[in-house]
Order: sequence, then C-alpha cells, then structure tokens
Amino acid sequence: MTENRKPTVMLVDGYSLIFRGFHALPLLSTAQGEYTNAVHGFFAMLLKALADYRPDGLCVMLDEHAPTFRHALYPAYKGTRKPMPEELRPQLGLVRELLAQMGVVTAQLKGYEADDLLGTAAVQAREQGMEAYILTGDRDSLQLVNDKTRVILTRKGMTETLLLDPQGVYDTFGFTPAQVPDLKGLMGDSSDNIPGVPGVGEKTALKLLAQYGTLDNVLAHAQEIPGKLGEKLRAGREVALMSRELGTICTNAPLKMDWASCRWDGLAAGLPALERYELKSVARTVRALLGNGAEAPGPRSTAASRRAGTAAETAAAPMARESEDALPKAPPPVFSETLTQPQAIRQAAQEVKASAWLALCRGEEEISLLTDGLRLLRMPLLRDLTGAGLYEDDILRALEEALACAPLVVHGAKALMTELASLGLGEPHILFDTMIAAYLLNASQKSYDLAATLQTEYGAAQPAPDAHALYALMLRQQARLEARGLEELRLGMEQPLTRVLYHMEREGFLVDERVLSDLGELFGAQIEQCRSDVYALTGVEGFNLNSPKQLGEVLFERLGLPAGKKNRSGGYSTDAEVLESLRPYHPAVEPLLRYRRLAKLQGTYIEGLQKLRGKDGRVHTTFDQTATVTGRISSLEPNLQNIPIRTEEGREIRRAFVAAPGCVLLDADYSQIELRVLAHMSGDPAMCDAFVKGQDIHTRTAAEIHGIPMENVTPDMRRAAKAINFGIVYGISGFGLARNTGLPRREADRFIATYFQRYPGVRAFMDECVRLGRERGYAETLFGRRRELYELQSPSRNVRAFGERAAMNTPVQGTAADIIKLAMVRVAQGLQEGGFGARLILQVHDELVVECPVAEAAAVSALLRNTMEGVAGLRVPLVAEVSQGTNWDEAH
DNA sequence: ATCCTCACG
DNA sequence: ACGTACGTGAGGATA
Repeated sequence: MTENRKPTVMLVDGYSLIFRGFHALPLLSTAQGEYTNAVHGFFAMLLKALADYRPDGLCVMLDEHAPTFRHALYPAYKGTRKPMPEELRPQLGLVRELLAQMGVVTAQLKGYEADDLLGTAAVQAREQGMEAYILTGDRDSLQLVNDKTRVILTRKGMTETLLLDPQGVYDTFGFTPAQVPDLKGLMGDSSDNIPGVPGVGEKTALKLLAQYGTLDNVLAHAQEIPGKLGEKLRAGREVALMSRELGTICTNAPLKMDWASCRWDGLAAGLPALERYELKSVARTVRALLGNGAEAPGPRSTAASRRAGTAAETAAAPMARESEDALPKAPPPVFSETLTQPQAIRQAAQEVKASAWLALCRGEEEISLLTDGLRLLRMPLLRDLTGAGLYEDDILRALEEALACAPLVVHGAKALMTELASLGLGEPHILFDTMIAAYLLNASQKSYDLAATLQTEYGAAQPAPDAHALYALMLRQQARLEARGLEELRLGMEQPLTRVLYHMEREGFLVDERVLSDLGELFGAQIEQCRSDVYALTGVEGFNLNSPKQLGEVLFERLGLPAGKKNRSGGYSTDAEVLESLRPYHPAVEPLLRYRRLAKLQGTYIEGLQKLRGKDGRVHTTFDQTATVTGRISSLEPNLQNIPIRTEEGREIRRAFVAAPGCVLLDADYSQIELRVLAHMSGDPAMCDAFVKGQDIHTRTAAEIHGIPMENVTPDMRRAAKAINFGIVYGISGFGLARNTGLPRREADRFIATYFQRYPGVRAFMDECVRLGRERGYAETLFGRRRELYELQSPSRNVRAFGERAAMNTPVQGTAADIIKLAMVRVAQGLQEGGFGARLILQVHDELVVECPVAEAAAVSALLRNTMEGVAGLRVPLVAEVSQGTNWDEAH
C-alpha cells in the first residue's frame, strides 16, 4: 500500500445485510429449488461496499443462535421476534459457505450479538491505529461512530448507502452517537422488544435528549419536568436504565481480532460456487472487483490464523451435505470444440482471458480448458505450440496472459506451475487443486493421478479426463470437503503450501561438487580396502557383498556363524542388527559393517547427488504433497529428507550442502514437536508441566518413572526414558521397546506400566484415539486432517494391532506435520512481506532450511523462530531453535 | 516388480 | 499363542 493513509477494515453486520436482502428481493431460486435472494442481496451490498471503499481488511460478524447476556438481563429480550421464514433459514448457511470459500473471515461468539462483535472489533482496530467501516442496515450501530469508526448504512434500494461520521449522524438523525443508547433507554425498541419508558416515543425522547443531553441528566431532572411526562419518567427510571443497558453495544467482548487474516483477496475462490448457485451477477461483480483491484492478491490467510486469531470464536459451521445423492453435478458444457487453427486458438485465447476462472486439464495429446461460460475448448498441448511453427508467438502470449490472470481449477497445481515455468510462462493463480482435494479426502491412495482420482470419485462410470470432468470433480470434492470440515485445510494450508513448495523446488540447494568428489575418492578407497579385508578374512573371494543372498551363504553356511532372524522370503537376514550381534564371532564382520555403511553413503548420496546436481550447481528436489498417510510431505529425486547425520562419516556429506556466496544457511528446528503435540492433545498434567517449565523431557520422564529427583537421573536412565518417549509416540509395545533398548522384555513391560501410571493422561488419550478410530473409522489431527483406518476392521489381529498403533501415532505425527506446514506458509509470507532476499529451500519434517543473505541473517532468524513458535497456540510452548553456518552440517 | 537394506524424522 | 514399534525414499539384487 503506497497511499499515505491509515489501514482500514470493513466490519460487516452479516445478518443485517442478509435480512435486508431477503426482504428487498423477490424469492429467487436455483434450478434445483434452492432460494438465493438473501444471498444475492447480501453479496450485492457487500461487494458494492468493497468496491466503493476498498478497505484493507474485511471481517463479517454473525450472530450465534443462542441466548445472549441481554437475555440474562431481560428474558423477554427479542421476545417478539417472529420465527425466521423457512425460505430464509437455509440461505444463512449458504452465505457462510460462500464466505468460507472466498476465504473471508467470519466471527461469531456465543452469548454475544453481531453488534457486540462489531463494536469490539472497531475498538480494537482503533487501538491499533486503524480505521473501521461498519457496514450494516441497523441504526443501533450508529452509537459506535467516532472519529476513527464510521458506519456505512444501507438504505432502501440496497445499493444505496450512507457513510456516516459523527457529524453526519447528528445532521441526519438529530442525535449524537453517544445518545443512541440513551434514546433506546427512553423510547425502547419494538423490534428487539426493549420496553423503554412507557408513553415515551421517538419525538419525546429526542426532545428530552436535545434539552438535557443524556439519559442520566434527564432522570436527574425528572423532578422538574412537569405534567404526565414527568410522572412517566419518574416511574420509568428503572426500566429506562435497563433499556439503555440492553441497547448498549458491548465493546469488550472476548474476541481477539487477527487482522492479518482478515483479507478479501481470495474472493475468486468462491466463483465456482457462485456459478453453482446461479448467482451470475454476483460472480460478475466479483470478477469486476478483482479485475479492477489495484493490489495484487497476496498469500491467503491460514487456518490457524483464523482459529487462533479469534480464540473465543467458534468456527463457521459448514453446511452438512453427507448425502451422496445430493452432490452437485456440473452442468454440461454449452459448447465443446477442438481447436487446431491459429485463428481459432487466438480467438479462444481472448475468451479464455476474459473468463473469471478456468478449469485446465493437461492430457497426453491435448490440453482442454473450460471457461466460466462453460465452453469446453480443446487444443494441442502447450508444448507443441512452440514446435511446428504452426502457432505464432502472439497465441502463446495470449494464452500466457489468460493463464496468468484467470484463477485455475487444475489437477496437480505444482507440476503445472513447473511446466508453465519451463515454457517461460508466468505463475498462475490456483483456485482449486483436485489432486490436493483427493488427498485430503483420502490420504491412503496409492496414486493421485487424475485417472485414479476420477476412479475413486466415480467408480467404473468415470468420465473421460478433460477440463469439464475436472470441473465436475471439483464440485463433488468441494461438497465432500465441506461436509467434513476440510475446506479450511485446503484453502488455508495445503493449497498455499503448494506454492511455497514450488518455490522451494525452484530454488534448490547448492551442492559443492568439490566436497562431494573428495569425499567420494576417500570413501572409494576405504570401500575397496573393506572389500578385500572381508574377502581375506572370510577366505571367500569375489562374492557380491551387496547381495544379501550370497552374503548369507558365506556367513551362515561356509563360516557357520549363528544365524539370527530370517527375512520375509525365508533367507538369512544380514541386516546391521544381525551383523552387529556377529561382531564378536568373526573378524570379517567389522570390515563388512564398515563396507555396508560406506557403500550406502557412496551409492545413494555421493553418486546419487552428483547425478542430480543441475547446471546451476544446485539439486532441485521434488516435494510430494500427497505421498504420506499422516500429512507429512516427502522429498524425492533426490530425497533431501534423509541426508545422513547420525554417523560421523555420513555427517561429512552435509558439508557439501552449502550457502551461495554472500549467504548463510539458517537451520530452524522444532524442539520435541511430537511430544509437545502429545502433551497438548492428551492434556496430561505432568507432561504439560515439563514443557511449560522448559524441562528436558527425557530427564523428566526418567525421574517420573523411577520416582527420583531430576538431578539424580543418570545418562542410562535418560536414554531408556528417551526410548520410551519415542515408543509412546509410535504406539508402544513391550516387545518393541525391549528390542530397541536391549532391555529384557519383562523390564520393558514394567517400564511401560510405570510410565502410564505417571502419565495417566497419555494413556487416556491413546485409549481414546483407538476408541475413536474404531467408532469413526479414521484418525484425526488437531487441524481436522483425517487418515482412514481400514486396518481396524481386519480379521487379522496383527493387522488390527497395526491399525491401533496408527490410530495413536497419526494424530501426533499428523498434527506436527500440520504445524510445520502452516509455519512454512507463514514464513514464506513473512519473507515476502518483509522484502527479504532469504528463501526457504528445504523442510525435513521438523526442520526448515533457509538460504539467507548475510546481512539479513539476524532478522530472518528472528522471523523464523517467532513464526514457527507462534503458529499453533498449544497449551504448551512450541520451541524452535535457529542456528546458522555456511554449510548444512555447521548450521544444524 | 519386489525384496532387502538403510538413510532420515 | 501370536508377531509388533510410527512415517518415508533410494539403490542394488533378484525374480
């Protein structure tokens, strides 16, 4: 914002506008018979005001359907209200739904009316140096008007409004803002059933206030007022004071405004739904509004900012639409055409450019586009356009412009963005990613390609994959996401994250080839040494050390070493655990283990990274946002989430990951995020206490288990406790703990029993996870992400037991994943808004890596830490530690 | 393609 | 009596 003016926010009295719309317009309805006149009216008024005043922020206040503090004061409050017309009721939900899709923040609070939220928010805005517009049709709000708060009063014709400052209120109505409650005290309000002084109407009330200024002063002078009026005032003193109280808007409701989330740059996301409800002119207005918008749409607000920002506010209830039959179907395209002639494509590009949104489907041979006019256009794949010379540059440019300005419905936004970039085209705006939606609806699929997604959504009767099918798919998915309360996660977390990941992929991580090749030579020599040592010490030459089969034969048959476990296909296991146990029995085991370690490092990391290092000297991983059942992201080609760190030799590889000249690497790590999430979700007192006090959690656990002071905990005790804490998060078993710690099974069992005695909240939480998993068929994170738990239905007790552990682990691992995802979106936003040159380049589940110009290091470190620690608002603190270095080893 | 092994959180 | 820690991806061998 370049204007030299204070930031402004528009606060909207939602139901006031909805009622006004309902009464001002005839009963419009959709082809399916849904009434939409109030919705239409509401948005017409809202959009007009946005266009006229262009506020920086927007928040819609809604009423809760519950008694308010005013009912406690006066049970008959609003007692004369007629029941809501049946034609109106469903429209309330519709407005909420559309607002949610548009990313418009709504606020509502049990026990308070929208007026009170308007007043509270206006006061907070003022306190924070902002100005507020209150958009309403209700004159009560005039009492909120002051030098920083103005009311936009809707008038008869719906689009006609009156902007009122204090002077304007007085000039128009003959009273000051401060006199509004006094007026109510005297004259009452029949619509809210506020009594007022019997026998005193508007005329008298205004006259009294004009003469005495305030109600208190009127009452103080009641003795001197002659005649019937004086009598009425003296008799009505109590009712006047109560009526004033009823008519006074509360400005300190327990609502904390998070202005950063009060944005309206995501309105376009509501366009498909507006089309679906046949709100054509509203859709047109949205388009026009965004088209003329001076400011570029910024990153959208996030789920947590909406939730955390208004701590006492209840989330907007999505319309429940669980019935599969009721799912909306896409109307058929009005026109479908295959375009091969330059002239036709050029013309189509113009049409596409003018469209409010586009569904875009990239097939094998062609690309298809569906416009907001439901015209389906097919044309040869973009890539081919640059080839054959068939199409000229202006077509490409027209398409580029079209794709850059029209919000897109696509399957796999990140891949598309990458592809467009490779064609030299700009970055599109993403409205709806059906791949992300499919993942949120079911994270357990093997594949999320379009064919698989259509398959899950339609079964055998799936439509052919084109842009129209994509659009229909979106409508179905959107309804199902809403019904499950997952739209917030799509709009506020996953889709914004897609863009962040895209940029991280493009940035890449600089790899110092020299470090890699030096290390490769060193390892190569040592590998050869180990190999010949193994041959010499076993007396068997030339067998393949990489072959578990050959190795097993040598170790267990020729040398007769004691075989440990078998692997799944019945062969001897030769994994590190088995080899470790063989160490004392044969001198060849030592070099063999070393061979294994080094060969892994050489093959997977040294050689693997060298192959994938690009011309820019950087490795560009691909993040897969739909790969894991828990909500984590994964990294591939190369996988940068499993770069060695646990062994000294492995750690060396990290020294090859470096910052560009003039930059440092910042590495920000969440400390114990999963255990903190567990503490929060379980609410276990001891565990929460440990984190609140900033104690070392493993030491505290050891102290609890042994019933000793923390000072007396030995390193061994701490180690065991650490293993238990890990095990707890995984869905512990005595066997697993025993195997991992080397403790006897009996002792492991005892430890677990004692643990649960000390942390009863954790046990209760785990039991509840399993119970809920069985009851609902899925596990859920704090943010509402779900994982289906098919395993709990299995006839096999092993599979069921696995399902139970997943039921316990997923809420914890998944919530941690949600938290860092949100942090990434916020960090990216913070870096952009702060104008920093620093860039996010990697995420490793609880760690973020940023490449940062040296001069920005301090500021960006603080931004990272504050953002990461501030995203969630758990009942225990989140702690992020940031360190820096010129290579990744140093920075970690 | 699938298994085994092993790198990470 | 049974088999068990949660979540990933890559490389090499084997079928």
